[in-house]
Amino acid sequence: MDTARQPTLTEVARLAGVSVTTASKAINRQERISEATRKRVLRAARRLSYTPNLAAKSLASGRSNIIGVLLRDPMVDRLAMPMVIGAQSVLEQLEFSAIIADARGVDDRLTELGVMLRQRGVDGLLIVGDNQGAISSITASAKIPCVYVHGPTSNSRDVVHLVDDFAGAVTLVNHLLDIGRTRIAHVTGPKHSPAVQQRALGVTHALHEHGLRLAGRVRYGLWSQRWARQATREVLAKVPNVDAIACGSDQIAAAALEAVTATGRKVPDDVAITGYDNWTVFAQETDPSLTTLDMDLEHLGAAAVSDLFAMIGGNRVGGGTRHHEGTLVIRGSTDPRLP
Amino acid sequence: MDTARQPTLTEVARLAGVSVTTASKAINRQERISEATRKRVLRAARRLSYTPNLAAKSLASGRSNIIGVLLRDPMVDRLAMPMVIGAQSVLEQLEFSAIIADARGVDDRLTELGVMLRQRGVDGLLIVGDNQGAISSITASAKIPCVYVHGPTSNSRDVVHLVDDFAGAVTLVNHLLDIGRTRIAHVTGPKHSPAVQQRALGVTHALHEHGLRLAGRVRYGLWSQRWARQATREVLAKVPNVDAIACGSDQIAAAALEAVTATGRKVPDDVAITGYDNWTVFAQETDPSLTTLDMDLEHLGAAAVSDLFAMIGGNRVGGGTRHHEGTLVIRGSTDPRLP
DNA sequence: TATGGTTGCGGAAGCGCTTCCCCTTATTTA
DNA sequence: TAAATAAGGGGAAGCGCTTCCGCAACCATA
Repeated sequence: MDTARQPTLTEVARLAGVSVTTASKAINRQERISEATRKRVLRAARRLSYTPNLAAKSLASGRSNIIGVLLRDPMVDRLAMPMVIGAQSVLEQLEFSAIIADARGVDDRLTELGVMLRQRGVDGLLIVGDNQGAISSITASAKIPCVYVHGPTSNSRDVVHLVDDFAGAVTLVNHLLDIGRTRIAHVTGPKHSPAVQQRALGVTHALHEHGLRLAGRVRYGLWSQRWARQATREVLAKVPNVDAIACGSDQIAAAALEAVTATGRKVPDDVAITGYDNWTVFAQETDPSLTTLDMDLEHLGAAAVSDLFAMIGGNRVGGGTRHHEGTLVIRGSTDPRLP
Repeated sequence: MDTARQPTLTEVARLAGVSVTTASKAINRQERISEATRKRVLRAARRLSYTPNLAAKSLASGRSNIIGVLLRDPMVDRLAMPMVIGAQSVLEQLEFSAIIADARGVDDRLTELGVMLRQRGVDGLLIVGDNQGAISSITASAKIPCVYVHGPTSNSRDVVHLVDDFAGAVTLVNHLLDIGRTRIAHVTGPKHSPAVQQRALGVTHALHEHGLRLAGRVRYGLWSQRWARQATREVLAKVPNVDAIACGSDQIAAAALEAVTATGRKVPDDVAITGYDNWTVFAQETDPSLTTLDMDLEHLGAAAVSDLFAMIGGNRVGGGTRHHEGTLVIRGSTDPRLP
């Protein structure tokens, strides 16, 4: 707690018997320094347990090695955390840090925070959406490299990384078809959610590809077990011979599984069930546990940050959207041999 | 993306027709500046949409207005996010930012990150534990003010903010007693978890206070619905006339409620159920929804950061642990009039 | 031996800001 | 009216670092 003053580069230089300039070069770059002096400087630095003053460094060099991470609404979107963690893992390797700020769902705050972070001298911005709809693009106002994740933006030239919900749904349905199911229903979240829409499109598309149709209509509703139980009961009533339910999320799938089991049907033998998200507290806790799609959010965050670095480094990064396919995770709700 | 150079204080000063010194004073402090000049400077600043270069400011003043937030293991602990958000709300008011880093559960990383953040010039450190046990104290190695949250530390002189699990459990049990329950069982998480231990102690303590004993032994287990269903069945078999189950978490309570209902018993009429956490996806989704204890994590994070600021400001803050009581949230699982 | 290129190093400027301290002018007090 | 005080403003130093550029010593080439 006693803020013992840190040793400065000047002191290191003095101890090593060189100029500050030389010390700086020795520590940072390889440029025109003999191995001998570099060793000497580094040894001195170690002896003083020198650590550079990053604020000064940033001021002098014009680069801070800090990026800003803007969360649109971390309370709403539990998915933000995994992406941030994925981003951090890349940051760490490159000796970058992240200042994190959240906008609590307010778009204007996002812009403000972007400006605030630029004042802080961040080298770039990673904007994490909440998958509830478009993010208003702050690229223009921020005036530093921006990469968006988990939400489309209002500017088509932005660099955006998204999960490919359409492809994910196709993958799941194909898996259901592979195990011989043909009467497939779809119970999912609120219709206004882009993710929900894409998944629904994926489901119907995959079925059409195989000359099939959805069993009943798409059941849009809420991200809620309570609602899902109800919806599933309706599906079972309307289409008693349904042999699979593709659910819009693990939360819904967990409730669906409960509702299906409650009617005496066996999962997966009578009715196979798939979720979406690989959200452990649901996917691993049902009995049997859920076949689902893992969105590889950490990977998504990492990929986005990599793009951001390229931009910070001055490389031209093509604008536009990159879609990331997730990974199918097969468990007992579709494969009787698994738990 | 075109990094348009930011206007500097010098330019503002020139436009306002004053010296840089005066401009600085006008913008930052009230010290010995006439209202007229201050207005003039501020107007100039606004016209140029001046924003201070915080790196330079920090270098010159020795304070960065940034704190470091160290997460011990954000993947394990979903509770970290609310605390961080609570902290952010205070930070924002004080015009501070937070650099966030996570240690992925490794104590040594925590120390390293502490050092790294000091290099970055952070003014203080908020260390967020994962409630899985003690955090190794980094106060000594960090050499800047440190406040810990959600986990005790190895150094009793550290400033630590904790949820009072004991008091929370007492509150819940008292509520059960209030509604006339006397045969109360306790199904909870892993015994090695400090939170679990404290809650169990609270439960038995509250019962003793009223001359009662727990119905059966404490059922320690896992944070898992699957396990909780099983445990609840056992409880019902061993103590068929049990009239309340205090659960160690909402996750467990959700499964307990399911298991109780499956036996034909009514909740809350036959068996009242309480959870812990007020974790929406469980507490609000059972039928009826769960009476539970909200730990006010945002408030906890905010309180911790307030202490940190006091320390940064040079105020003496007494070391030791502060316990935060949560808030009882009554819902249908104990009160038949509620959903 | 003269010429040019290379290598290793340091002096000095400057990044944008705060702060110490001194100077001027206006205001009060004796 | 002179002297003491307060108030407003600016000059200059300095925070710790990077980087531009100049200088000396060394090497290779013809």
